Amino acid sequence: MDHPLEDDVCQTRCLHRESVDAALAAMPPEKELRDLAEFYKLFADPTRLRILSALGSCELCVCDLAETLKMSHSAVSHQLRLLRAGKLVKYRRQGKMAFYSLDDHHVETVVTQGLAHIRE
Amino acid sequence: MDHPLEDDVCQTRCLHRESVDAALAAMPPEKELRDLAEFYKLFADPTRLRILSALGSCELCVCDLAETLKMSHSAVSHQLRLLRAGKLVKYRRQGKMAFYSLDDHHVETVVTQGLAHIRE
DNA sequence: ACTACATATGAATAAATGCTCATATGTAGG
DNA sequence: CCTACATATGAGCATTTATTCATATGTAGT
Repeated sequence: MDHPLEDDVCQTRCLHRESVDAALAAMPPEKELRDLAEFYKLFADPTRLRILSALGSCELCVCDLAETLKMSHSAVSHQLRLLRAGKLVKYRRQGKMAFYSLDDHHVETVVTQGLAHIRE
Repeated sequence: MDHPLEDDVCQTRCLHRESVDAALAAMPPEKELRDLAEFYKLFADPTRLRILSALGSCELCVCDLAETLKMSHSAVSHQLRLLRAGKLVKYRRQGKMAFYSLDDHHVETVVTQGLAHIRE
């Protein structure tokens, strides 16, 4: 009856109030973190990384990408949709074809720096 | 009977052989791309980003993190497990407590540069 | 208008993911 | 040794995700 227990997950001395307050103060707004997660989610799949990597060389149509990745046109197209929505790739139509390319040099930087990091 | 059709997904002129070959030549090995996807997957969730962001300020124990994120100890601990496995965080034990911190300055760079990018 | 073909998309399915709840591990103090 | 407590982990469940299959859209050539 003294006080509610629901969120008293750690009511003892293990809690370091100053550190927690510092962490909270430095925390970016929730929306930015959600957006950032969505951004990195696009890099979190081998198929999409292969697409981005391929487009680092030159612009390619869906057909070329399907051949490069040895995947169905449909699978590639679905992934391109996500990459387009996330503004990682852009495309230009030429006749029946759609030529895709990276939207922004940042994109290649993310892939390149990520690779550098995992190679240590 | 001339030749198999199974993977003749695009047998006509839409295929740009030179571009495809260039893309294939520049493509990093499959394993690296899988590892890279795993790496970025760790940054592809708001909870993990909040943890990494919090640890950018100072080292924190599980209790502190749970308080900072307003989440259960269990949820935090599960995510820390993934971050540990991916070598994004390290920890030191002190008595009953485990103090977590970023394993590597690269980690903060990824978060910071990602944020810079989504803010345009 | 009709056909062929490059691309896009909706529905369905299998796999992966993040949380909760219950339980286990490990350390400090009595 | 026993209890308390910080942390870790396994199982279960709801949600998301990546692919396939079927179908739609749009453009070029006849």
